[in-house]
Amino acid sequence: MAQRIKTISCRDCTQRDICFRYLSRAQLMKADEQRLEVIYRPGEILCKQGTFASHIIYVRKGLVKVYIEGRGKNLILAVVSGGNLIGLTSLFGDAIFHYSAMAYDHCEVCLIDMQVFKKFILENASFGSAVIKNLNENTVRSYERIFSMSKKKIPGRFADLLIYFSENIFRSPSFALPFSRKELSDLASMSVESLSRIIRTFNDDDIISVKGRKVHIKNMELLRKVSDNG
Amino acid sequence: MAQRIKTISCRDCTQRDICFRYLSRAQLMKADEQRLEVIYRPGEILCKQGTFASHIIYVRKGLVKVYIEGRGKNLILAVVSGGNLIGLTSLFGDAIFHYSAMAYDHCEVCLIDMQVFKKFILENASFGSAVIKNLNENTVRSYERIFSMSKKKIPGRFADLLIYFSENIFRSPSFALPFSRKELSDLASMSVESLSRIIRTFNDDDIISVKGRKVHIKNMELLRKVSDNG
DNA sequence: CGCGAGCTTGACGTTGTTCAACTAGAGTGG
DNA sequence: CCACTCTAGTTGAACAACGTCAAGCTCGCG
Repeated sequence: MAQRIKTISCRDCTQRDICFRYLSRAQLMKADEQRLEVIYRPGEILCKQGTFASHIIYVRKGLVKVYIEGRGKNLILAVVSGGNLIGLTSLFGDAIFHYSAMAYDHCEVCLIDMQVFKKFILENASFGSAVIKNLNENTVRSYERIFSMSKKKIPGRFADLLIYFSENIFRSPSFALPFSRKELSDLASMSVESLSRIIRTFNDDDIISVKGRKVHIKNMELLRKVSDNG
Repeated sequence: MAQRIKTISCRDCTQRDICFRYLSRAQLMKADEQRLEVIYRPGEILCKQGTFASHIIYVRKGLVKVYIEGRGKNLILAVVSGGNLIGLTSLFGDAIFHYSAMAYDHCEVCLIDMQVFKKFILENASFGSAVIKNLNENTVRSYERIFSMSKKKIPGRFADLLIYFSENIFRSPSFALPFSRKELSDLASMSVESLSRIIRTFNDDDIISVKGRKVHIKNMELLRKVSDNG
């Protein structure tokens, strides 16, 4: 699982986009020095809810499911793609992971020690504000999620999910989902059967075309209208 | 609405508990100097979604509804009580309020200029980390909310709401809600009629006793069980 | 005393879940 | 190469949960 080989240095990392670009040269070197580069295969656990959060996980490549495990029922909080951080919510409170994370596909991540990460924030206010910005973006997304979940019916929720995939994860009207119908139905908070039915309906209405796990959005305007109407 | 009278100075404020205690003496003086002390009456708007977020709102006293306005349907994000901040999500992204806030009852708040607040974060890393901690607590609460909304049925959702009030807002098994059935039903994401019915059921099962807006939790154990079972 | 807003109650319709049967495709062993 | 099995996915029907509609109730206030 873990490989103690470093393919590239932080200095040359093209993914250094969120907050890391605010690090000083010295800090970046420090990050590079202590970080662990790890590759996960599909289905492997990146972090487990309830364990000690000793590090921040930087997802460089791949797709990760972040989810809460609650008595029998799991809630998928987010699908995280390359260029994002996992574990920020454990930063200054109890240093416990509040969720689990699992690789959907081949994932390349960097593990950064929590204490070092904290130190960066305390030393470097620009870095800190970038972290806050990142947290806030996630919060706003959570709010949209709560809205979608609590106010919208199945068509609206599924439309929201498709739009989210298309705009935030795959950045294309066509994409191949790396997960099963069960996962998809969990994400949209519905039963697998209801998912099947809504896919068929959207298909019949020429909003999307679905073949297995491949999705193509044919009519984004209409999809947005469905999302708006709930 | 706004009164340019300062009743006390920040230095003597007993509510100075979240992040403000990390401010240096000079910073606290600066905060005191530029802040506005405002009193809101029930129903008055503290901030309006979509407007420029020129300040952070510190709720010193009272109860505030934070909500998102979306095409016809409003979503209540949180009920905020004394000692909390509103507007943090607008800190380092677009400086626009992502939600509206309304006073439920008599509220005393302080308005702190956004630029000054940002400056505190950049100057004072302890203050910044306290802000991050506060953000994270809100995020974790949002996650619990998403779970409740998307995985639980009406009894579970109502139980969650009662537990939240009892533990986080009123800190007592007995409390007088400052809002109508309509507001309550919005909070628990159900119709007013369903709310009426679930109140009656809980009453009949001796879990709670409700008279008008006064609530008394008679059997917390059972309430928790209902929450757990969804 | 009567009006009206907020709340409750019952009847009914809609939405979505559950259950069960069926289908398609992938892997296995003869 | 074909039968067999297994799993993921689809489909239909019954059922439960919940919202909507309409009527009735309660209580504060003019």
